[in-house]
Amino acid sequence: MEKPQRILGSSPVTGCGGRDRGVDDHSSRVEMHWSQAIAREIIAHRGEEKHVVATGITPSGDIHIGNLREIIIGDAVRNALCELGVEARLIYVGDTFDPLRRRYPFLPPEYEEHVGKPLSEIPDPEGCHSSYAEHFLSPFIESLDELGIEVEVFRADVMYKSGWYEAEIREALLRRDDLARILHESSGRRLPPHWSPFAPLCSACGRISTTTVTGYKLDGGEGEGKGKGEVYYRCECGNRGTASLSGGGKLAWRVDWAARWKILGVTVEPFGKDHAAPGGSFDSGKRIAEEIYNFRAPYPIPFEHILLRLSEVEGGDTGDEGGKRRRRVTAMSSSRGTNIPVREILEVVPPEILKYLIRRVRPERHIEFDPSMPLLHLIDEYERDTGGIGTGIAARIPFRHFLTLVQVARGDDTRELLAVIRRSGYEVPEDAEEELAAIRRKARYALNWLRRYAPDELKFELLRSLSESELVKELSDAQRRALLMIAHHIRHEHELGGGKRLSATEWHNKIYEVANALDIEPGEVFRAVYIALLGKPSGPRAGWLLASLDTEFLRERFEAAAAGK
RNA sequence: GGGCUCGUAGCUCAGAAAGGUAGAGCAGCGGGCUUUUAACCCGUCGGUCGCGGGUUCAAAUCCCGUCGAGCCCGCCA
Repeated sequence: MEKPQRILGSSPVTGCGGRDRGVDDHSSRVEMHWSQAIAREIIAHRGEEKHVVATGITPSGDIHIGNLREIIIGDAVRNALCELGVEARLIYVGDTFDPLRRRYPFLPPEYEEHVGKPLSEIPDPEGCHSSYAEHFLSPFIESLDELGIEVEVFRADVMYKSGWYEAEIREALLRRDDLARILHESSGRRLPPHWSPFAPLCSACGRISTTTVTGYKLDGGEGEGKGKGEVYYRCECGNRGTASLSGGGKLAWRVDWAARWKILGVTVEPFGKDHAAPGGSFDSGKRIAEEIYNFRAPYPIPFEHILLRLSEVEGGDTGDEGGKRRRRVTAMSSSRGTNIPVREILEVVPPEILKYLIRRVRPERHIEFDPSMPLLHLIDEYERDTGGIGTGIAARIPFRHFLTLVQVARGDDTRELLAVIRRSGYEVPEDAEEELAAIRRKARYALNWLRRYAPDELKFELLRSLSESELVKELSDAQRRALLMIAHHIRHEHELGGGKRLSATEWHNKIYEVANALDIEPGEVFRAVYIALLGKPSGPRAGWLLASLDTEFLRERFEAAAAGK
């Protein structure tokens, strides 16, 4: 087992490869990414030559970044296994056959009648997909594509309807008493006398949670899993009926989980720590797998939840870290509205950031996700580590600078944005469609982040007219003189230099030049410039701001502000 | 009540699987052309590793206890 060790074995693209070198000279141990350590564990404790890493979720609401952790962990471990030369697949099971447990706040009142029906059999509340389950599942699957995670997707309702579960359902029915005992022993849960591991789907009302099994007949099958069978039930709605083993109902959760391991050949499974506690579902699933299904339970990878941290600055414009922030840390919960759907966060940050966020923290530690400044810091860090988000020019312009650019351009109108980018010193070729697309994409992220999560001190808006700001009236005489002088300089240099533009540095120097000439504090001039342009006394680096604006506009604006109009 | 996981610099996290004098990034501070403000570069400050015991020549790392945070066992996936 003498494989060369790597530092954080992962592709540079995914963002974890950037841990710097130079530290490892004297250390005998090499830092290893947690996914590598886990992969080694798996190989050391398991004999399988092919691994199936399974993850999944019940698509009963928006799938949020908390849920994303599971699949990203699965992806990381699968990749680590592959790097160690073991064959491994990643699969994702949508629990589309689970019943709707209650009418969530985001559902209309008429959905009350769907409570208890399998998600795959309920209409899409927004009418855009084939079912309730698909409505939440398919956008998530698309997100996985954006994340570059290769995964095989299974849908529970399809698996049931196709008869994949038949043998396991038979076995469960036959060993009902053993199952009840195991569940009792592992969780302390006392099951009602009429409990059945199989919940039939009522043919009359369509519910799966209101039926009681009254009997069953299993045709003698030749060999394992060959026999058909039927289950008799009565429902709270008054109906009595017969259910088939292929889609006529589903196994109880903890039994279902174990059955699925066997059906799909699962060898590794990450899951939230709530399942991991003793007496939790993994405990019973493990016993059920081993005692009922003769299948070795997968290697468990319990992980902590992602908590949402919302920080609000008290008392307005305080500095970044200095201000007193009120912090609120909450678990993500769809029903309480404290979650951020994956599809929403993907409008704000590129997927690789989410991957980066999750991969850098070991699974057993919780992650506090704060979409405001900390998210921006994370993006900065990622860009430093990997050479930037996007390709070409877009990658060379830091995300932070994009925040200024899109605000100067007042949006993501491509023409205006490109003009601003060019003025601030980047050559953007006219015809490079790919470059332009990357720029637009990054601009879109910047804009959305500003709108949704940026603190006020990072936002600014170019005044369309000076009358929009009260502060303009309060400019001192000295400040007015300074602005006028800048305007004169612009006129002068523009004419002499034949349209020559000042660079950011030159602009910066110009401000000091003017301050010296008029013998006033540079800070006064800075404030005057910001007020004349933004209507507030501070802003992004003045040199860059000025350089990215149209010269003629600047001259007129400064003259007007100097005149106090 | 029983149990599980986590608690390392102001912040976000490595380091724990094989005990060997505490690491990174951000923030802070100081510079980078005489020149505070929101892209960059360099330097620098910063931790009794929650606390208390124990094992050991040696403990962030192993063991016991304790405090704090979150979670599970009860409904149900």
